[in-house]
Amino acid sequence: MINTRVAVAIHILALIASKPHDDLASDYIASSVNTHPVVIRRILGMLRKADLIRTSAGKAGAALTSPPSEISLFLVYRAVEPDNELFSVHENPNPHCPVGKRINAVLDEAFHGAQAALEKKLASQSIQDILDHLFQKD
Amino acid sequence: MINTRVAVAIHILALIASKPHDDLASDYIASSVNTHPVVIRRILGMLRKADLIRTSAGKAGAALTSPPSEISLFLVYRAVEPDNELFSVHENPNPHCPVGKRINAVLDEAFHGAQAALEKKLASQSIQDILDHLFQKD
DNA sequence: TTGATATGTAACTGAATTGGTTACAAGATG
DNA sequence: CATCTTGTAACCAATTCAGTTACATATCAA
Repeated sequence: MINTRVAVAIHILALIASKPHDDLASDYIASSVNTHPVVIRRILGMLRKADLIRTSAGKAGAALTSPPSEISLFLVYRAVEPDNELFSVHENPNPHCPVGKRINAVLDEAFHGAQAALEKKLASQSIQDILDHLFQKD
Repeated sequence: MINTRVAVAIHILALIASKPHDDLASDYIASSVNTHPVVIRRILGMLRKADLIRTSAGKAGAALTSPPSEISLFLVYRAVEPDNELFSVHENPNPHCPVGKRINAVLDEAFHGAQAALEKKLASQSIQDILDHLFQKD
């Protein structure tokens, strides 16, 4: 299972985007997410490193660096999950076995296609889409 | 990162499929995968529970229950990774916050699409495709 | 029938990851 | 200056993972 950081990061960005005039403190965000403020600040740090938000030390509040429609869920995913490979592959299969010799190259190709499909779908959804669903009339 | 069981399971099935006349002992498979025989037997057990192979206690050898072209990588994935949800979502977001109140439903929908794309791509590839790539002339 | 060899599975281990927490330095602001 | 904030290191318990040991049980050939 992919960790909850992606979900929490999207939650945070949705909060920032939906309250542009507020200075959201990590305490407030934490109470919306239902976790510890340090967990929030940790993820805010990753989002900042990925240049998705700006914050200033000592001062409450965070601001998106781009409009919500230009922040895809894939960017968020990459920000908090920098690991490039989704699937692990076992190391050093036996090079003297006809299967072992080539399995990793074949697996890499097979897994890459699946991972690309996932990432494409994430890239096609933005924080704006999240906002639209959050606040749509129903 | 998704664990190596998927990769190892595909390796195992490719071995079984490519040597239909051999009685593959877990020791032999382990030496091709480069791991401990018990790790192999554990995964063989999951593949058996998922009805992808048949084995018999005390007797070396495993046989596919279907032709390699009918065993998709998605079935293998599900066999060794029974957890249904790929993305974790944080628990109990604040129901008094307009974002927290609905975020999980929105996240579920967003993540479900991405997961479905991944699974569809896995479902489109079979053990036969793996064999074809393993043994293609190049 | 007995001995060698195999599987099936429980149990334990160390490493890594995760999320929560405490602690604290340092910036912001009235 | 007093009080709030962020940023970050450090520690913790829980979980997952892969490797390993141990052993009951099944198979099979001599």
